[in-house]
Amino acid sequence: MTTNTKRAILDLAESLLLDKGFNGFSYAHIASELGVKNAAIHYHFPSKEDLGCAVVQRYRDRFQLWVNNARVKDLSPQEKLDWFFSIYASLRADQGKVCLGGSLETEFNSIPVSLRQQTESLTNELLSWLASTLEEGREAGIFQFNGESGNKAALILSSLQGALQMARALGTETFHAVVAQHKQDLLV
Amino acid sequence: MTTNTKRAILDLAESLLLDKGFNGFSYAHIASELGVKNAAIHYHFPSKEDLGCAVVQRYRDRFQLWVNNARVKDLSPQEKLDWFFSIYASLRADQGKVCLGGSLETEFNSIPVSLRQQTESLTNELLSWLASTLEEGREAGIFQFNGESGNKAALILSSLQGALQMARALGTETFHAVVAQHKQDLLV
DNA sequence: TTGACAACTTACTAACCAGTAAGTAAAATA
DNA sequence: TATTTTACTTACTGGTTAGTAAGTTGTCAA
Repeated sequence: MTTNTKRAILDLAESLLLDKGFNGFSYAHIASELGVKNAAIHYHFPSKEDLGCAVVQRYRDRFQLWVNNARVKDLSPQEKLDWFFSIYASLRADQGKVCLGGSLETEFNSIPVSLRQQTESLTNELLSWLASTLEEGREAGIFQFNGESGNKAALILSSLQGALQMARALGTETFHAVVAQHKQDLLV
Repeated sequence: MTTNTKRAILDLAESLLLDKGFNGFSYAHIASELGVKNAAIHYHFPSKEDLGCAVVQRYRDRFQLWVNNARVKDLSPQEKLDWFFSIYASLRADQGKVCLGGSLETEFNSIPVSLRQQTESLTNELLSWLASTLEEGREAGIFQFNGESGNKAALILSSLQGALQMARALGTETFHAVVAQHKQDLLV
């Protein structure tokens, strides 16, 4: 039986990571928010590196669970893309959070190596799913674009990542304008 | 007569900002690298907020100087776009740096308010120039895209920003693939 | 030559950081 | 019932952080 505390720590750490970045939150933040002591966090996650890796690992597991579930798997390519966009729109709606990859990659040069590897795996998995979905849509005659689907996927993923960040400075409309433009580019 | 030190501080602070982020470097880093004492930095920039704002202000001035100079102003839309892409390619080539907007926006919720305002102004200026250039190219029949040029500009800018970050995890090829895809999307 | 000012250094502080060692109370297990 | 294990707390450490106050040195203008 796993504790509530461990999950609460992961939840809060994920939220803080997307809000302030890996170097932007501390064990003290988490502890005071949860009403426990500093050392309680260290009991569940000995180092901050462990905590960071656990957050990304859980996120990766969650994503794989989603895309392998019929609720997503059985959608049309267009619906799949809309579902994917909605993940990012939800992040924006949730206190203006950025995406996990964007947060970690921006601090890439000041995070532990194991966390960098987790980030690389996460990004590859997102990119791979998105490329497959784009390819599936193009073959079905729903999407229209030139070049390799992997490159178009990288373009879209990088843009969603950047758009969540830009929206912090320019507002939510900017993010939605980018998403709308992607749809227009793909569907015309 | 301004000192060498002040400029050296700004140069190093800008480099560190694009490498490790605003929360990822300290006055001690700059001081030891320059062979001066901590307090010397505080003499030129009383607070870290002042230093951050000065870095962005100088970057903004530099960009306006460039785009208003004949060397850029007299280029064709396609050459202007290539010039703009080359700024980001240079950042990638320079130790895998990210762009200034991306660095600051990712840490937006843990930087001083005045630095947020600088970030907003910078992003608006980049976006505005890019939108004009895209519009100019479309009217000249060189670029092809649907929708408002402002939205396409936001898509491209956000993507360049995200691609520099992604390239840290996936490598330089990813960045160049994204740039190539943008060109293909615009020029077909 | 004197005085002012620019460009620092020395020496410090209070706050915060991740991380640890030792102890405790309750629950699960044998 | 006795023992072990889980989930913590208390109390601490050494390192780093931005920031400050007071002193020093060299240059330049009157």
